[in-house]
Amino acid sequence: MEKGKQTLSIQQRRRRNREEIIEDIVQIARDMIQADGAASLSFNAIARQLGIKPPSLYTYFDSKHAIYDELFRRGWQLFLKHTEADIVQDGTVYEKLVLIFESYMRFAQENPDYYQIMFQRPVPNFVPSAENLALSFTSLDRFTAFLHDILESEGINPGIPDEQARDIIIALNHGLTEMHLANNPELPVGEGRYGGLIHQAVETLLKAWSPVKRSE
Amino acid sequence: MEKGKQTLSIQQRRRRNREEIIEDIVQIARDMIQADGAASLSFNAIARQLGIKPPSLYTYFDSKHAIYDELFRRGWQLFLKHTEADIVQDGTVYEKLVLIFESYMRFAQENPDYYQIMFQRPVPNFVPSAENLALSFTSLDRFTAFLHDILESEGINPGIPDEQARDIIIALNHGLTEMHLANNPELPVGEGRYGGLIHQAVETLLKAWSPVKRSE
DNA sequence: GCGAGTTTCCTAATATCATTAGGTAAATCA
DNA sequence: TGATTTACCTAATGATATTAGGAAACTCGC
Repeated sequence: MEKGKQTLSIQQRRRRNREEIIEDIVQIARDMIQADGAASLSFNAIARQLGIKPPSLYTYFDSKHAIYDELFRRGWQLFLKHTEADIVQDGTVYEKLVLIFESYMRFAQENPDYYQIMFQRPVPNFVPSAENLALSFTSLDRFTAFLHDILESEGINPGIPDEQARDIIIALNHGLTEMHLANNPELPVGEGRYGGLIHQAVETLLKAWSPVKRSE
Repeated sequence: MEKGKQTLSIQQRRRRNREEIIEDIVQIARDMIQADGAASLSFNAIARQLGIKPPSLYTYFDSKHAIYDELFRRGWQLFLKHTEADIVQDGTVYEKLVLIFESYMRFAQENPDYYQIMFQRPVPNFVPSAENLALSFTSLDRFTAFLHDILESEGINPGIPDEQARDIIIALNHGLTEMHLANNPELPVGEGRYGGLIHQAVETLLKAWSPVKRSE
């Protein structure tokens, strides 16, 4: 589908099944958010672009927040797939952590619309449904569990509880991503003031946490 | 002023000077943002609470964005004061860095309204005025310059360019703050899953960057 | 193929929102 | 005193999300 262009008439749409139209709505919403930010998503504008009147859009979504909720759900689902694909079982700790960092930042860079709704809070009064909130928790849990495994398995000895080391990783990872999006949203992961800092960041953490002899 | 309560009549207000009314408007706006988020700030609601009709509010601010711009300005001004007060010239690198981290997080925790407008982008189409954007840059510059000084002065040898070490500090600092606000916005700095992680985070960085003998 | 029920659209209306136009009374200044 | 400025007003515009109520059209059992 070309973004922003609806080619089918209403009669033609009618014949198409509901799921296809919902896909169109989601795609239109994603395009709009990528263009103007999540907060300025307009229910009316989606209807306009679909070629129907605003009230008719309620046939497919109960409210504007329901659209955000669907995007929230899809975002976390994609994040799950995305990170699982980038999680590898072999390689050094360093390589694994770099992959995790890159994966997280790449997700944010490639899906800024999902990322906004998932990790930032740009929409006033939007609270994800309990179901989708649970999905986000399990998704994050899997992510943190993986980080935990890395720390435990490979002889890392942070000198602090593993949970704290894990949370420092999460904070640094998230911080780098936020700064990259704020400063060089157009640059791919690996480039830019913060996007090019992943290797150094991981190296710093591992240097501090590796069980090497030190004179102190 | 009690938050949300206007006790003076319009005639009485008239007699008060412009600056005082502007202070009231700013305070009302801050209260509203703290209650419902920056994006749901309502121009009409501010006027309502002030006891005037919405168009009359244009006597004091040219637009709703002008109010955001004023909050942006005040936020950065306060941030400048706030961090300068917490920047000390004596003490160890460790102590200085911990103070910086705590200062940043405390600012976010104590001024969530300013913080949103300054560091997050919750308002669609809001772009700070050139003047206030410049203020934010100088303010951030001073912050980064201070971090730079710390790294240079005290024999820290990160093994990477100072600029990169500085940016890792910024990212970690910002990441911890974001995670703290997302998880335990009500807890003071020093408590909570991420708010209580500052000492460990700084220790990790310095361990990696301290010029100690290592067997590698 | 016919009637019932469902789905999908509509128009009309409500209550918000930020903003502009145009006007009036009061305060200030020459 | 007279002119100007300030601070308010009402009325209106064009947006927004949402609800109410209705009309075609499609689907299904008979």
